[in-house]
Amino acid sequence: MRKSMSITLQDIAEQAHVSVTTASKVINDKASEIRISPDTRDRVLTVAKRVGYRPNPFAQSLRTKKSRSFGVVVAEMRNPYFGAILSGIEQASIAREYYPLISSLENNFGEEKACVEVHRANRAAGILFAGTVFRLEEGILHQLAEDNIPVVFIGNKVEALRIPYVDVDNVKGAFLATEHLIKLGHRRIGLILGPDEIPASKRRWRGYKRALEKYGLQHDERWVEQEAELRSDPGSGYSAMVRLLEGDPPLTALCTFNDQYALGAIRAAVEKGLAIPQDLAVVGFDNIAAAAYYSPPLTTVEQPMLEMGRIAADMLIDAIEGTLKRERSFVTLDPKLIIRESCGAGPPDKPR
Amino acid sequence: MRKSMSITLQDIAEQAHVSVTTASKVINDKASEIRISPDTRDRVLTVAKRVGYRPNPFAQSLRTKKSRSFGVVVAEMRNPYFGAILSGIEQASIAREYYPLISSLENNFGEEKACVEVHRANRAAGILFAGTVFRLEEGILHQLAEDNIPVVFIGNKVEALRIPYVDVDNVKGAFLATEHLIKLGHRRIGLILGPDEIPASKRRWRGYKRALEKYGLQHDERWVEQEAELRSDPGSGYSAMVRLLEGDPPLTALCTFNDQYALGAIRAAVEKGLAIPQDLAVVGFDNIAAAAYYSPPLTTVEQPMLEMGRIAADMLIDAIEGTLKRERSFVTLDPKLIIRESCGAGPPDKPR
DNA sequence: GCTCAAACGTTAAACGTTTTACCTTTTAGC
DNA sequence: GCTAAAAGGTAAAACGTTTAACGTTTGAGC
Repeated sequence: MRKSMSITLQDIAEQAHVSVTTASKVINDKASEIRISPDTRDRVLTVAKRVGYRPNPFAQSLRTKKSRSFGVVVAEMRNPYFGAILSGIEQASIAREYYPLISSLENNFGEEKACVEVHRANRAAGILFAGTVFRLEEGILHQLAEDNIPVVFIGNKVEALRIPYVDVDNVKGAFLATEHLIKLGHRRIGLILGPDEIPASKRRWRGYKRALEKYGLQHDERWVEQEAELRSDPGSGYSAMVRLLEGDPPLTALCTFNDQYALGAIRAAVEKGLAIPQDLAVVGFDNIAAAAYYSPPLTTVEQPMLEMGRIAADMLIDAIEGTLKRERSFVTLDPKLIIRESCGAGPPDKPR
Repeated sequence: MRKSMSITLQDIAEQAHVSVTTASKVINDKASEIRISPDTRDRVLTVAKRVGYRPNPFAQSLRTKKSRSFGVVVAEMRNPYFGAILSGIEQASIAREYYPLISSLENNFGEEKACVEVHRANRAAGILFAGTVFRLEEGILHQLAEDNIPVVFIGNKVEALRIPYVDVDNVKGAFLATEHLIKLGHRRIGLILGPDEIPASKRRWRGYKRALEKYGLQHDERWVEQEAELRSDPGSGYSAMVRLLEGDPPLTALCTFNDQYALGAIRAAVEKGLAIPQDLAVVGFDNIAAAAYYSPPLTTVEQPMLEMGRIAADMLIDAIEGTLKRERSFVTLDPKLIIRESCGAGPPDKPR
């Protein structure tokens, strides 16, 4: 009777009158490798259950040189967009009995490098980068590749690198938003983008331009604002909108990089006395949970955040286990336009 | 020259021409225990740096029977309130070289028990419960105590248990909000609370009542709505408000359990044709980043989420290391009323 | 009755640390 | 010059698994 010490295979072996090896085989259900009589099997399992055996993951990992945890580097935890992605990641991890180690850039001096180092120190079996701005020196990615630590990007497609990713079709998303506004009769449509370093910024811009071109509308550079700050809080949308509001003639509609920006932009417009959507139609991006309850409820382009997280985690785990197929490595999901009231169209669409 | 295998103390020892023991002592800087010549020291450190030595945490933990990671059980990741807390937790962990393993109840079937089990399986050295609804059977807490796994609660003070916590003074927070509305002349002030299981609900209710009593106002049970759902998204506030709006005579002011509820409540009121704050003054709780950009900007009671996370993590780590003093184990922080426009008072207070 | 496979196990080494206990060499004290 | 202790180090065991390589029964086939 050990005093409050944790229970080991040894203990089980003794109590079940078998060797440690046998206990191990039973617990891990290695029936294929070696034959174990149903009798012994039962005995071991009963004991294990009775004493509440929990395998020591440190010993397991030490011995097998495999770790069941992977790192997640996320841009900002406080952002519900990433919160949903993290949630998806967690779902998949639980299902496959892996463990995500989450670190966010907010607290790591904006240093992807430091985050990666922490994950490596902890022997993460792989790393997921969620919406991370890509200031990773290539060297780091090479190192990871060399040491056989797979990587998957979420919402941050960088095709040149041939690294697996899960992303939404940003061009299409921005196209849908812009087209919707055009069809509502708008001709002067503004655009607030995220910082240049985010690959999605460029893609959204392309989608926006493509829509304008398709409908033969001219495009004016002064209608496009870009935020330099990486943090995507409403404040960014607010200040960008303040600048856009100086333009003349005024815009009648606006696409924003995400719902948080939209919230800030709406605020700036309202403070200038504009009514939404009468004086300014606004479309967001992401469709975070709160968007349906903004005043007015926000028309926005939905990203399947939860699913993105789930798929990415599954891909990473496949990669860790060496079963990720090339053709399943590059996933682009479809965005969907959610019409509410901030664009002045569609059904009144009350929340819920 | 091993092929892409990880570098061990053994390697370092060989290259520095010392024993593994010595290498270990140098790396861990155990100067106190045993004397090591500056010369040897240097040699070992140089080699370690050159080859990029990373101690194997599995071997370390296996040997020392200590783990440098702790579990965090959080109610919902998608909620910016918890996002901020998590961020604070991470800050403190990084500083003290610990590692938080985050699991959220959204994905664990609402089972605190399952979450705890996962953390235990992973040999977490302690567990932090963030805003978790307390459906933990007491047995689990006892088990944890027995096995010497410290626990700290965040935003979930349960005094009966004598378990360390960090919380905000909920009574005072609700009091401040209510008093503010009273001073603005309101007499019929509604209250939307969270579910009963959240201890803060009762406390906020007490603060609210205390303010009414202090100013000699009567109190009506029909002005208080409570959400049953544990998820605190705007939808909860919305449906509670729909019920409150049926009351007659109508309320002129409203306190909500959190900013998300406030957002939903405002939406419900606006849909009924009410203007905020002219027809209904609203005060939220938490002061999440978006609150300043709601329309109208939300008057709210600020919780220092980041700090709460930081303090709690520091406490837990102290407890893990056995240095947590009793008198530092029960922390109640002061809430602060942030006056914006949703209550119809105070300076115009533009965001930023 | 002997041989040969199954069938069912076991022994022991290894994973990379930390730590206890021990071993030399040098230095100081007299 | 001898002794004792300090200085600087090392060998080996242990942590709890997994796994490669071996035993030992048992029963069937002849």
